Amino acid sequence: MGSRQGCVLPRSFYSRDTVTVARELLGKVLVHGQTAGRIVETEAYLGLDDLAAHASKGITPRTRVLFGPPGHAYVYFIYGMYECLNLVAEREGVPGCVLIRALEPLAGIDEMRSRRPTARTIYDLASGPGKLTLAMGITRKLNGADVTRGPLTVRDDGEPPPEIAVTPRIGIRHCADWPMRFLIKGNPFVSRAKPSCQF
DNA sequence: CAATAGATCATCT
DNA sequence: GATGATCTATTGC
Repeated sequence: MGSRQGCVLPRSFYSRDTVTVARELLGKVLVHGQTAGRIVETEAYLGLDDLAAHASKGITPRTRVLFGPPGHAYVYFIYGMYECLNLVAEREGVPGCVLIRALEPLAGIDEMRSRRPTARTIYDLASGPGKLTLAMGITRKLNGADVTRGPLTVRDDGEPPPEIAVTPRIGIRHCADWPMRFLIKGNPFVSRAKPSCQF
């Protein structure tokens, strides 16, 4: 409380259904070290019925954290090159997570730029799930970390709830038509999913 | 502007 | 042994 970046979200925020958490994370601030960014795009991943979700495979060494208590980070390695950040939702024992897909850089922007030398503008710094983990220095070492305390947190800085646009999720094969991608309407920092189908 | 190839490895079959 | 919740550079129109 009273911190420059606002109040850290409590565990009760995450202990709700995944879609609600995904929608309400829009506008909140992700903080890691000196870097911070406003969450402008998320996707919801559910449980056994959602074949696009890693949790649909059941409990494995990799998906264990998805079935654990809410308010923890799920960071996984993909395509031999990138890491993606998710926040675990739902009560303990029920799988569900929210993929953080894009951020509006707020603090530590020079540091982000040095970690993402190929980004040409500030709009490219964290406009994708692989880009934002690189920009903020988030790695698999944070898998399972408690985001209600510790080096990686999510905060509410008092920004009013944004208008939300909904689209299908990006880059998946299964359940590719489920409307579970959420973005802040008109925000220029979201990822470029389909060149022509952008707000 | 659109389509595609290449990078590169943890995870699961 | 194949696949994948990606990104970049390059090619082709």
